Amino acid sequence: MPIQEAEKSYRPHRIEEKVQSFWEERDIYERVKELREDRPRYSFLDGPPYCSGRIHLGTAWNKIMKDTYLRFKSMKGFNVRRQPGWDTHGLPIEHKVEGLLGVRSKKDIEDKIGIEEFVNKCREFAVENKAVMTGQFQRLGVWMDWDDPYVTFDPAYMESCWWTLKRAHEKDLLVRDLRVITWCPRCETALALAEIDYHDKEDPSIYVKFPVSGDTHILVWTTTPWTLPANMAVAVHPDFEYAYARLDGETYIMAEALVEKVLGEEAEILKRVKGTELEGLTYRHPLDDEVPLHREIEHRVILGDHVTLTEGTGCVHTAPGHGPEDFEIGKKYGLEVICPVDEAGIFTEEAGKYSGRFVKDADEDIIADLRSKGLLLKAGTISHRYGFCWRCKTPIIYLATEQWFLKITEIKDKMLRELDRVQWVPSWAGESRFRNWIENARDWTISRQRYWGIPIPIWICEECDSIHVVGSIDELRELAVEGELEGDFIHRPHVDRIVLECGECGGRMKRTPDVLDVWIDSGVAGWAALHYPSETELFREWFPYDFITEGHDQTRGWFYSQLGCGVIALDEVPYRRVLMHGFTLDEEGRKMSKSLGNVVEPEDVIEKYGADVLRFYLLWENKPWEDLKFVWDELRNVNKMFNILWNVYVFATTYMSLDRFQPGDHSAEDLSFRDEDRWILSRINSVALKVTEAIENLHFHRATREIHDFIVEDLSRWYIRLIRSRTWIERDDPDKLAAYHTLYTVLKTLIVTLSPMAPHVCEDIYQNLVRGAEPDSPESIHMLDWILDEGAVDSQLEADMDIVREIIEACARARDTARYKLRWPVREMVVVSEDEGVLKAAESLKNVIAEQANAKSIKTSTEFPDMKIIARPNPATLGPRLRQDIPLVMRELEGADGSAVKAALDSDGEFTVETDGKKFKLTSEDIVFETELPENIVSAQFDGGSVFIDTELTPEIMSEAMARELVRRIQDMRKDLDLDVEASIEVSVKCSEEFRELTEPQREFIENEVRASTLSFDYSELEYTKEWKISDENLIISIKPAKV
RNA sequence: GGGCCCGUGGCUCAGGUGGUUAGAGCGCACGGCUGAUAACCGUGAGGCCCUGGGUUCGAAUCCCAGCGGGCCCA
Repeated sequence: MPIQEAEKSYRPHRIEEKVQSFWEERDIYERVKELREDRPRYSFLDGPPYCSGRIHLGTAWNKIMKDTYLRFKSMKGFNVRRQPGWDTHGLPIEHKVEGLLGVRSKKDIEDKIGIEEFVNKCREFAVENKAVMTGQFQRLGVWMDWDDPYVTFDPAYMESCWWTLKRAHEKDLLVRDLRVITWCPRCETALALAEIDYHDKEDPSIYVKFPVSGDTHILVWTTTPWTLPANMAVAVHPDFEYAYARLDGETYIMAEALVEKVLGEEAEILKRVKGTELEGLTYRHPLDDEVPLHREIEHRVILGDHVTLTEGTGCVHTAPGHGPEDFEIGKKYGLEVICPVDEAGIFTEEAGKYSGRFVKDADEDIIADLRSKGLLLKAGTISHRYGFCWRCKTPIIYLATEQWFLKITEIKDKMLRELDRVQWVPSWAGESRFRNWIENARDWTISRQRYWGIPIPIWICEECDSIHVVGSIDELRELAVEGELEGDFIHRPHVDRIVLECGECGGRMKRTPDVLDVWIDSGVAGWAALHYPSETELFREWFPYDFITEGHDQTRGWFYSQLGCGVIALDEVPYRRVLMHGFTLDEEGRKMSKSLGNVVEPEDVIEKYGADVLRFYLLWENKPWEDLKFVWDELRNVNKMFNILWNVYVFATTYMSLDRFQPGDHSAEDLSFRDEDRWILSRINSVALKVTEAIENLHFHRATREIHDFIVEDLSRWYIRLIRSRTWIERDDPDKLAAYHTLYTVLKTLIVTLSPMAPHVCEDIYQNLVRGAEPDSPESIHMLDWILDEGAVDSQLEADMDIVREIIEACARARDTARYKLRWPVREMVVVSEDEGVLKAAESLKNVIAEQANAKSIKTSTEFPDMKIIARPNPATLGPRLRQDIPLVMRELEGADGSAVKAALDSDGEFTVETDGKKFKLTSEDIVFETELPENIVSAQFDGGSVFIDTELTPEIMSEAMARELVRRIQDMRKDLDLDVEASIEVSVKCSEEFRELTEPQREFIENEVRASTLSFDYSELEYTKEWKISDENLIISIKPAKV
């Protein structure tokens, strides 16, 4: 089918719907894959979005960047792997499902729902969301293997994860240990550092007296009164000065530096000691009545370098059961670890009086008890940063528990070395930010006391305590002596019932009941998605990955978990290049959140502007690695660009279809190309080159801006304007065909260049324009190879055209100052410049200038030759000499021809004025020359020169001007009638005799311009009549469509 | 307290390796066009390029310090 005239306006929804169903019906995505199956591989790993709801703008941005880059890579001739992933396990889903089922605790889950049912619900929830989100991504036009994603609950995936744990065990990096870890009392599970969010929180701030003897106390500060029942010691810094400070009849031991701040100016310092001197000092636990177990324990002062003077008293309450540092120092001093708190954050029997209370609720009781015992110096509140569970937003607590750890601290150096193999965009993301995170990394708590997750594949012998880590499903089948091995038996609770036989003693081995931290799930994606090591071929082909990209939140998330897991399992980092991108924020730069009511859904944007505009906007707005403020107003600008692109396309197809243009019908040699044709071809290829580089560098904002400027500035505002008149030429004129040919080539290159970012509209244009013109071209634009013709680039021509555009703009300014319409031609325009380059440019593109300036002739010069020169007397020299005769000379000079005066001075060295019988000889010193524009000349400056335009209205000019005015009005009337561009009309005009005499000589021009079959100045009313006023002329025009 | 990022007209942003008079778009003011038209074009006003030092012939750009905002971690 030849090129069809395009729809008049850009309708993104229609286009996108049409294109997406075309892709689906014709299976285009799969066929693009097949097409490039044998090309060099380019491997990409999708960071799996979490299946807990609908996608948000940030997720959309993420996938759009991926899609743009991968479509580009594909068109550059790579066999691209782009399998999407889904993160499906873990607390976030469990938490949501708890809400759906109306349960609030693990007890409820186990007793009321049952683990099996709960796990099934979690799976269902993930599957449902996965389907919804898939649809959302597809609507954005994201091309991935949607029918073949990797899913973390897939047993084939999970067993790769087991294998990773087995590797860790083999390398002795997997340990079970009693440590103080972060804990969520609501979810009743351990949390990893990566699962903690920090927010400001109000907490008690109390100063407690720890009695030493008599009225002497150690003064201790804490914001967690509930940890006091676990206090075992007080830490002081060995090097600090400590004071015995006296206030209100009591003595306090505390850091001297903090005495005034805490006790005030009245405090009197009795004695100073070094921290070391306090070591071993014993005190009575302040709650030993309430928590009786402390009566049996000796509490004393210990030394610790972690003590600071920034806040508190320099005497640090130490509870090895509730603080990681306390735990470490406690180990050193052999302190007993007391942790009288259960999984739900409830005090146990050990906590005596407080037993049964939720720890945070016990704060008040403890404060009250201390106060009544006279052991509270002061109490207030403090607002500080505190950690919260990332899912349920409950403040975390620290508990000493037995957990499974990956010993990251032992592989940290290797991880840092591996980091050097990765290229980061921007470079600081890896070199500074990520490196810093790794340097501070601690051992990774990987066990979770939950249900919906990858079960930890560790079986422990009930008899001899030896452990076995299962690395695959087959291994489990082999070793199992009890339990079901049908269906999805590797999730809880089925897997819990599988019993192995101990290889050491033959005893029964039962699984450790925990599931894995969900961050491990995605951390192993690099090989689990390829089912390695069960299958090896895909792994050999695609591992490691050439590229990943995620938001900066993944520094501590997926970038990290992959690196850690990669080093453990395979001794290498699984990715080679990372783009760390930003977040999407609202207009004020705040995070989008439901509570703020500022969430913009991708659907909202698509509904208003379509997916292409959203895509282009997100890539265009700012640098990918910076946070993006979403501003609705900015979308209008992008939308405008698409409208302009569409209008250009409509323009092209309107004329091409009218003339049944087929680029293949004409060889380039037969056509007469103009400079502007060569120019736009040069431009589009320059643009394509820059876009190629920008995308390769992941500078999407540069790529999109380059294209934006090309479409708006070069193509629409300039090239189309330049060729407009050529498209009106009748028949197969080589000049017109050259314009068509050029426009076709430019549009084809343009849509290829734009297609990775805006695939729908480009595909749509391709289907009509390119497939119409070249029926043998591939079925989809994405089957085309990237287009770039560097040979077409002519930088000199581009630079020259830039100058010409400035000249034309100056011309418009000059005409504007004289209120001289562009429609009216001018006799001459002179381009004046001292810059040879400017003059050369103007000379070589004279035709372009003449047409756009609507000037009969164009001249170039280093100065404006017709400048009127005015000679004025110089009073400084003449005054003293001529005195009262000055006015005479002045009058004479004003009447004289300035250029004659100048000529005389130049040739004779003097100029003689004769008046009233007197003669005055004037030298060049006596005369000051000024220049003035001659009448009818207007001028304007541009960068590098000026233009001078002769606006004299000669009869010829008037004739043409009036003819053009007439034409414009007739065109207007044609439009009122909504006539087809090629329809002929009859025209009759009623006007004055003078107007007729002016315009009738232009009859041919007028008839041609308005497609009039007849033009009569003997007025008779036709079908459509309108009165007009041109300058002072009142006239009536009547038209009707001519008979065909 | 530490690490990192950001700070350019009223708003949103560009400004590889330091180099003329710092650019767009939106908004504002004025004008124009009407054979791409529920569009389009032009002109203008509006900038101590966060502050202060330094390096340099020359700094929005490099260095140091500070201020403000953000992210991450203690």
